[in-house]
Amino acid sequence: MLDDRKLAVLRAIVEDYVSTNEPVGSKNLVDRHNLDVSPATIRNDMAVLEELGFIVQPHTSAGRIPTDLGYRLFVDRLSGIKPFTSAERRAIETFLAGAYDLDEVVMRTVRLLAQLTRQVAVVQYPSLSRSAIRHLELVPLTDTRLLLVLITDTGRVEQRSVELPAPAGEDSVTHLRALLNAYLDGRRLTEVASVIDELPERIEPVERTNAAAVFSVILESLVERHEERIVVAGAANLAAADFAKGLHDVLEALEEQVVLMRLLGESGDQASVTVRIGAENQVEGLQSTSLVAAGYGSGEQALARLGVLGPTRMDYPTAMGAVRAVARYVGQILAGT
Amino acid sequence: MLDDRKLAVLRAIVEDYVSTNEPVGSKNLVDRHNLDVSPATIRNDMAVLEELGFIVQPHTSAGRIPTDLGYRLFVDRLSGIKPFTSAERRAIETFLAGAYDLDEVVMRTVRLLAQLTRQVAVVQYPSLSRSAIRHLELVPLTDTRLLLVLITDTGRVEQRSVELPAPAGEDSVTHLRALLNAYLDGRRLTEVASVIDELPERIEPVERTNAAAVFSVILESLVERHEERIVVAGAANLAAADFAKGLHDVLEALEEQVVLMRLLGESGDQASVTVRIGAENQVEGLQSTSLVAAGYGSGEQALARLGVLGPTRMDYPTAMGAVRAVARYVGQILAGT
DNA sequence: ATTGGCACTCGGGACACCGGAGTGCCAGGG
DNA sequence: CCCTGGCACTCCGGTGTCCCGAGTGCCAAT
Repeated sequence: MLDDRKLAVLRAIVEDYVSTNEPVGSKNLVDRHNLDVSPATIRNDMAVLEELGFIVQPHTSAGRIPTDLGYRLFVDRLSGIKPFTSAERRAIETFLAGAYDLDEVVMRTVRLLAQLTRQVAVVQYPSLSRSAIRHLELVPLTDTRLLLVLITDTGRVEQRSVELPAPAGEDSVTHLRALLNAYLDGRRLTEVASVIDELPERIEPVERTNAAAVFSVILESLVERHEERIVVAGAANLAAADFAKGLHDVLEALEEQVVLMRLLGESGDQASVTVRIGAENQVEGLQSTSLVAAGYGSGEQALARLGVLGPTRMDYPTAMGAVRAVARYVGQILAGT
Repeated sequence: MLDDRKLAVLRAIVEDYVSTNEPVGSKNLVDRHNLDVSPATIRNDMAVLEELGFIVQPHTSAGRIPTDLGYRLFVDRLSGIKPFTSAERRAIETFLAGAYDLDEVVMRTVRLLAQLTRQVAVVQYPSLSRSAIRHLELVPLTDTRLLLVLITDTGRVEQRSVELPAPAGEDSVTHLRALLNAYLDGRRLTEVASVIDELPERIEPVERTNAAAVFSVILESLVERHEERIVVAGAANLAAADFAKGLHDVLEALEEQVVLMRLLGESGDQASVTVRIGAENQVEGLQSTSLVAAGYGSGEQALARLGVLGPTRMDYPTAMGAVRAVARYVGQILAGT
């Protein structure tokens, strides 16, 4: 039913349509690619492909364009991931190497990705919950107010202010700080909750109410959406492509952290490159866009995800190559930090 | 030359054009506003206004639309700032009140402003250089690496990592930390440089190379563009308006921190609301947009600026009202932190 | 100074026309 | 059995024409 030639035809249609943005017809197809058959034959194949839902014609007597399903087949079976040349790799490496602080790494990454693919790039901050505490710091602001700074081994810094129920002296803060660091340094964030549960016993009763306030803020910061920050770049690239639902919706979706989280969440959990095409994205407003994403992390396990978002009519092999390459290097940089 | 009626005509043209987005003609003008003269009279007035460069007709025998100069006159002399109702004020207040941490305040502010005006909102982080150091913290990461955390009295936290030329022990770090806080806490950031200059004398020679590394990072973080971060929201609102140069350029400009800085910088330094219209913005790509901006701050002096950006065809009175109101409340919130 | 009248201009929508690209189908040939 | 050339058909999109309406500038009259 789907012999080799039909697959070749589908591949050719996708490639041509991506590069020209115009429905592709049988004549052009045989010219541009060296298929050794006549247009009529191709037409028969195309009829079958249409029957199966891989391509459609926008109107009678026009060329064909791929459907979401067509792109899906293309990505799954017809195209590889375009590898990067060593020159390109070096460029990535040097571009990212300049940055040490985490914010800087993320910022550069997202810009790089946007520039490489000429699409919108999205990068999720390394997830708190999979990393460990490197250090906790308490800084008195007033006598009933502390600034809590939480530093993770991925270089992330969270800051929260804590209202104390009672005034606390310098030494009581010092004591609490020492205690926290003694028990929490090096702990995975997932373990923190249970450790904190046992701490009150170690504290003199008179200090407990204040300590409790600090504890609850720590716990809050673990579950909060702060851990799920996502950065976006390259929105200008959307202006080129024209969208069915108007790009208003797309731009709107891009500003909603929650929506982006869901989008990246939907795209699987593997470290390898995954692709979600068109309506496969349940996220409203992004149903005529595709997402190419991958996990990245300092070790073997993924800390977070990054990817590019563009019209379904998108150069998947190149995008996948870029995403994979960037994810790898970011992982390396992070591991070295 | 510019009698009252001509000014009234200009005002009417601006108002109508802003609300309809279509060139406005003499007939419609007398209908909608109750000018007690005939269309012919208005036509004469319009001819004069065109002569003076306040309005133009897109093509012969079409209505008139305001020029940048026309909007300028409108803003300067013909329109007030639309005050907010007390209900609206309360809404702003409660929306902003929920946030304590600085990031949160800025984030909410920019979203609020975008929503109120249905334009793009830009908010600059409170400038470091005008605030003072509340606390410095040094956290050992490895024995040749420190994390420097700098906390200002505006609630801002800067983090940088420091590479040490030589391994440093726990106590040497503690000592340095104490020294830094003793001499720097409470200092305006502008004073820091000179204070640091004198510090090496207080340090034992063997520690000086390490201390110097820390010092240079502190100084760096003062001059760096970090202090100039700008947040943007509401880009989706641009999709509605159509731009001469295509919105690609506008979106691109919005992603360039540097460009935005220049834009806000151009817009004067006063705390009060200022407006830059169309080509008055030298920034490339934003010459068909207008900026309504104001300074905000915790005390009497402005710490930074915020504003909204939209097409020159924009509801200035409302935008100015929103910017002024939001700037005020942000100032209050910040003062209370 | 204002007004009504009048001739003029021009953009843009409605309509028809046509060419070109593309299709489906069919009958004949390897 | 699959491929191919041929043919009739469809329909999009660009082009040209026409016309209407909104708007203008000017002028003479009040």
